[in-house]
Amino acid sequence: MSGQMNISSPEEPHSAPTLSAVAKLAGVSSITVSRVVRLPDLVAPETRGRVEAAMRELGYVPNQLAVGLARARTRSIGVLVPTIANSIFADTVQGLSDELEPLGYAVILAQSRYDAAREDYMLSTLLSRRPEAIIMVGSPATEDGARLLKRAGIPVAETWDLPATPIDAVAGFDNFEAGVTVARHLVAQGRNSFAFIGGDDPRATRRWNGFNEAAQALGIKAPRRLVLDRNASGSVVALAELPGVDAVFAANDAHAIGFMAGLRKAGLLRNGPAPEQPVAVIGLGDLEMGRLIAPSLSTIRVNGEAIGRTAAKLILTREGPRHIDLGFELVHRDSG
Amino acid sequence: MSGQMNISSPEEPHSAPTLSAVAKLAGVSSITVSRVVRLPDLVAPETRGRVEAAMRELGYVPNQLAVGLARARTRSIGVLVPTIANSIFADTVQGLSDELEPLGYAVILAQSRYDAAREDYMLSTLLSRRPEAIIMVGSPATEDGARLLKRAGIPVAETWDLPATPIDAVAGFDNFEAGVTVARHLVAQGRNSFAFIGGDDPRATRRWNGFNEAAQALGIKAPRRLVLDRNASGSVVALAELPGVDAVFAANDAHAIGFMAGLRKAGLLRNGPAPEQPVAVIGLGDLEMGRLIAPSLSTIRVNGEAIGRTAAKLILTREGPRHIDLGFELVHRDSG
DNA sequence: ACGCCAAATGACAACGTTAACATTATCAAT
DNA sequence: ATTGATAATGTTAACGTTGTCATTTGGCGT
Repeated sequence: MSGQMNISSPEEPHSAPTLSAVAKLAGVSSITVSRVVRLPDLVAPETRGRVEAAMRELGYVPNQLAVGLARARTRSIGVLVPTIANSIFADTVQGLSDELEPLGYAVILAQSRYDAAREDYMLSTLLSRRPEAIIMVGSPATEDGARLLKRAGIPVAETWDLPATPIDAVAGFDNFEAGVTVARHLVAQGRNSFAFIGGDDPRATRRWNGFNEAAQALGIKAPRRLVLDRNASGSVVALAELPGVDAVFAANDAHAIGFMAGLRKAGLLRNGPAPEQPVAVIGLGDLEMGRLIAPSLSTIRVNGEAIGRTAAKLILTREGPRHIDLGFELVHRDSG
Repeated sequence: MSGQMNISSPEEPHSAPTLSAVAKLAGVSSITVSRVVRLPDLVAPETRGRVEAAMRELGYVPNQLAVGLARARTRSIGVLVPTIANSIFADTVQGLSDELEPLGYAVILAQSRYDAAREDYMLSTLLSRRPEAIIMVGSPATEDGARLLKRAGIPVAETWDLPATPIDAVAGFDNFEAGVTVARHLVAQGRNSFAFIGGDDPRATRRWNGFNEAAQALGIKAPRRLVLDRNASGSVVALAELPGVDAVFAANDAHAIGFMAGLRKAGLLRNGPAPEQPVAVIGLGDLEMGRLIAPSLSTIRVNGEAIGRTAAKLILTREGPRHIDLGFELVHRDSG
């Protein structure tokens, strides 16, 4: 406008108005403005009116950094997921965020991309923001990461799994048992040549272990495990790589559906119910899409959103049980 | 392990160690510790070693709140999406976050849930954290929201659309034109009774407008518009509601696939190429799943991740073009 | 032996807010 | 009239960093 020097930005070089800017305009001290924001009842209606007018006029937005410093409460929570571009984790983030945002908490989101080094880096980045709690999918991949979390002295929720030695709270399900359940189911259906497809992250591996051990305990010959590249777009696995297999457990629904596309191309997919399928396919996650395709996808249903909500509730209180097994459920549809 | 006084181990309410705690332990002043973190070259190697040891011993993690206050740079950016549990937006968040995290920025995530009031609330929550920029899907729903952003005086990127009067930067595509493209395509295929299904948020509405106007301009009788409840799980729309329709444009792939499930149930889905379909279906977004199902889904391909990356780049610089049209592409597959 | 410069370190006041007291005005009860 | 309670407001010192000056060393040229 007039005496502006060099900082030329779209609107004005106005750095955000402060408490005392509002105070000056309203002719009160800054603490009074602070009170109008936090404890309006302590301020005389007439004064309050003046202050509120000043706040509106200046477009005052409190600086949460300063608040956080002064009160040692940041009203933020750190969330670490392998990747957000994966419906199941996205559901979890939505769940926890729906629980937390109305309470005034900010969600600071970080992705590890299934990389241990990046996970540790993200963990300390997160911690440097002094969140009041951390919610993560899975458990820290390294000892360093775990130590970081323990020393932080804040509530920590590990999700999507049931770690043997949890840091603090847990909201998950038994991935090993999920594998066992699938193996038993397939055996009960009379299948006898198994394969597992999916990533090799800790949780997928736990599913594989359960699947593998249970299958063998039931007298099935050792299942094959096909580790899929994470960005193997489409993950359309040729059955060529799995000769003779008549039942496949996929680490998640996306892989399962990709695999079914491969089967379809090979003419190995029927529209009828499970017994007609040359190759049974079971997924995990219960994506909505699995219900909609034909043949509909049998899957281990896991409620990602509930995991998120539960984790949020766990970090909000120190009381009650800290380890919650949300369980899973085998949903038997047409694919196997 | 000997002379520890009160800081007892793992679980105590020990507030995080500060610069001066480290300083005391290393026998230097706190400013020196600060320099070891930020400007290690200014510190004598011997001193630096001592300080680094002290930092490790205490598990020092800098307090970014204090840093942010002192330097007026928070190294954080606010991200506002309607919902994260929607693959296309999740891709965008992943894209921008992959671009920003390596640079040390934290992503503060907020969801509006397509609710104008909640959007405004989230916007000011976000702003109160003093992010260095805001990236949002779409544009502020209210005047208040827009004003808030303008007054904040930070870079703002609006995405997934091309607003007529952008606040600052834009990374999106023309939703109206997408609707037009679909209408033209369907007419070219000889279809003549159109319907649109999807939400009634601004972007979906823009798609509808383009679709509707282009269809009518091409001599097609006024298309029907079916507004779907957002949480209409499955969104399996009975064709019963759309008698006589032979072509449907869905506001996104999820709706399209849900609708196709309805068609399948009604026996109106063929496995062959588009001309054989009794009802053509076109989606938007190009979910991977659309490629995998049978019949494969024709769709308007939009690169959500690229939108995120582009938005991130835009807010990182003041130079170069501020309005980027990432475009879209009609992918013709078997569904229509 | 002297002054000088660079390297290494430190003191102190911000940054915007809140907690913990401190002060003033108002007014009813003696 | 004085007291004391209550309501309304203000002062000051944190919170954990960093920017901007000091200040202290030690080495070097002459």
